[in-house]
Amino acid sequence: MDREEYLRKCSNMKCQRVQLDESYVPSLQDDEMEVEHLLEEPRNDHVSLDGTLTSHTALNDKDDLELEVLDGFLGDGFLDDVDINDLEGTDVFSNACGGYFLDFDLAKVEILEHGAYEDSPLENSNSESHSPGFSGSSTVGGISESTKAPNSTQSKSEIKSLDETVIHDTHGVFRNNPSQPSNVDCMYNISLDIQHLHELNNGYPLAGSILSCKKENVTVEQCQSAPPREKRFRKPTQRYIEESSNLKSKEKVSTTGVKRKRRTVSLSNEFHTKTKELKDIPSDESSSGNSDVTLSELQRCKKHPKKEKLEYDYEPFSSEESEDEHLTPKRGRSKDRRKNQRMWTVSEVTKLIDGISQYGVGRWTDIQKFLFSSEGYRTPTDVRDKWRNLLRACTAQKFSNKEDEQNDETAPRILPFSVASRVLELAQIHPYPKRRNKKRFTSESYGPSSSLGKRNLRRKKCT
DNA sequence: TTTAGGG
DNA sequence: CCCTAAA
Repeated sequence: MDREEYLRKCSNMKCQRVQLDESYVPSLQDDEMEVEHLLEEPRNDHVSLDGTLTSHTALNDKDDLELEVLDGFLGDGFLDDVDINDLEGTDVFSNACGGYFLDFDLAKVEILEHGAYEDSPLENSNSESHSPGFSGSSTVGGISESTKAPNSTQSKSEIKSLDETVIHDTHGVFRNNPSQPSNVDCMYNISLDIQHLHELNNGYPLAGSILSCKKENVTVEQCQSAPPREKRFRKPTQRYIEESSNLKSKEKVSTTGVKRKRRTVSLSNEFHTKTKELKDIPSDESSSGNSDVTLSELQRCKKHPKKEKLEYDYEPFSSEESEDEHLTPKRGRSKDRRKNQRMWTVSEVTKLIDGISQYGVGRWTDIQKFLFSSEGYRTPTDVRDKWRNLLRACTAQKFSNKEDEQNDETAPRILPFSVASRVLELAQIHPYPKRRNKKRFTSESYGPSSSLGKRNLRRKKCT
């Protein structure tokens, strides 16, 4: 109907928001009031503007606030679900949205274009970012997650099935299916509105973070289960304010695509940390932290697939069957070397000894393949190094044992006697293959048959 | 590509 | 644990 009027409203809203941005002050009250103002002003025409949405909300008209919030959300130019197809191409709309929500708009459009998500596994939080339209789902998750920030006290439990409902209903909206009565639509919009509220408070859009934040649809439920009244008037947390102001000072308001994109990263980071802090909802995002860290981790993971955060932990030989991720960073020394040091557990050492006794010394690849393939880490080189170190330790222990046994602190690790004995025994059977003497160029030592025969001999001996 | 040695 | 040389 009055799209022009609507767009005009949007334009006005944009101006207001820009003003808000410029006059940003740490004071909570002012911002909140202004936000409220922004939210409420365009309400009336909007309910009448969009019939579909009205019908949607009418189903829930018992809850006044939902309407209200929804209206505010709509009035801020945050696109209504139904009109997006029409509006998507118009520059006016984009401008009216101030570019802030462009990311989100595009995400939605993407969903609309890609269409077929009736039974897409959106509820599967692990399947993120695989399908082209999944940004839409992540949008949902991200938005709903944003509601978590101000409503940290809400119950996060229950409703897996409802989760699905949310998703499907959301799809219904995306499919422009007005006949699908959905209370979730309202929830969805409410969460969006909250999101928007934050942006207004912030002076920054979180839309980017919405896109980068993935899944956690469970939080959608939180919007519903929570008392809706509180949402609008809840003040942001202190931490949120601090982060916002920090962001503000870091980067001035800019709606250019590039800057928005860059913001997306940092915002998503902060967003994630914040949400994690407020609620430790299990999030399987391996690392939404520093991209640098992620990059290095990735690079490292080429060699060692499963390197995790380092954390100091107990002695490797203290626990028998805990072959979890023990990584000792060795913080102070050797900055580059031994970045990912993972302590060898007794079970691992035992396995190593078994493998050596089975395959022989020198066949590190086999040992790793047959015994340490499940670990993921422990390359053949690691295995060999460990054996080398074991030999050294055992010999050292053997000698030091003769003197005394008081060296609790001097000796870094005391091998269990069984392990040490086995290592010594194996060391006698399989001497560690020393490289042949450098200067010996005799045909015997140079010929491959020699070394190979030696190794075969060793192997034969053990088998 | 695997192994060995050194750092 | 990492790097490099040798095979």
